[in-house]
Amino acid sequence: MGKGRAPCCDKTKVKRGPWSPEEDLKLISFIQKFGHENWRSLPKQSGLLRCGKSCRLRWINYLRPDVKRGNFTAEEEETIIKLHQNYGNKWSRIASQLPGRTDNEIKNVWHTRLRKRLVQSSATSPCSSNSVSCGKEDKSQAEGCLNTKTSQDFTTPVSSGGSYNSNQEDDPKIGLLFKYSAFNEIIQEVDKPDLEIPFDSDPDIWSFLDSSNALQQSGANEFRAEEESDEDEVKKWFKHMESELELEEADNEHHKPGTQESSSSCS
DNA sequence: AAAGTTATCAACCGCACCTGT
DNA sequence: TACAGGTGCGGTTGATAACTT
Repeated sequence: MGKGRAPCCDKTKVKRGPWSPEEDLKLISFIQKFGHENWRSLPKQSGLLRCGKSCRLRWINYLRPDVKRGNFTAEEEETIIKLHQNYGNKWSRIASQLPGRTDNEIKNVWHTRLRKRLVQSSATSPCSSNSVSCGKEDKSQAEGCLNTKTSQDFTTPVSSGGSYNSNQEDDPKIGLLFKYSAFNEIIQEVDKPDLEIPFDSDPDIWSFLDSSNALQQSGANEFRAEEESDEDEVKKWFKHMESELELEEADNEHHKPGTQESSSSCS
């Protein structure tokens, strides 16, 4: 090897930016089948043109079945504030005390809401000694705390879908795929006693269930009934979805780990 | 209705730590 | 013991939704 540390992947050859539903499905399916013992080799094996770190992040922060989505409760926010006083910016430490919440999510909530709230509440005692920083980022804070949009602070309508913010809604097929994949996730995990099933976290799923009996019959129920079955069923499911979505990817082989000679350079 | 501003969140980056050789 | 690779963590950024003027 040359001097210094090799980069984790060739950034010119991996896809970046928001994940597509197809990529999510690939990742979910792969992990359900084979787990994620090696993130670095996972993209190549699963046929994803992504960096292993990106796959890990996507799984941990979004696709993992026990991720609780939706607004933070007042109790959770209070917990975060208290834990932050104890641990500081140890987000993973804080996240470990909040089941279903990720460090990234907690970090975001802290920066976007809780810190401002604390600044506001301590406005009478400027730059008091609590954990709220009065540091460099106070440029926006100074304005923000004077002009906080309280109407948004605790009632922000989260688009519970995730990162397909725009096209998920625009493209019914994509939205459907995503919702079904989320549903499928839950179904797949129902028998795992340790996992908290986020039934209350994504209302879209329930409206989806209500409104898409046809899909349930052709896909979900069938899949559910045979959830214990093996990868043949998963392949069947992929084929079904691909034809349903007219995706018909040329990379059917991608679903077979080890057979993919992907150009992914995350290795 | 349009333009500008702010808030939110997913994702990326780089560093540190851990582990195996 | 030193080194290299894999993983996790925290900071930061960019896109876009939501809101205001």
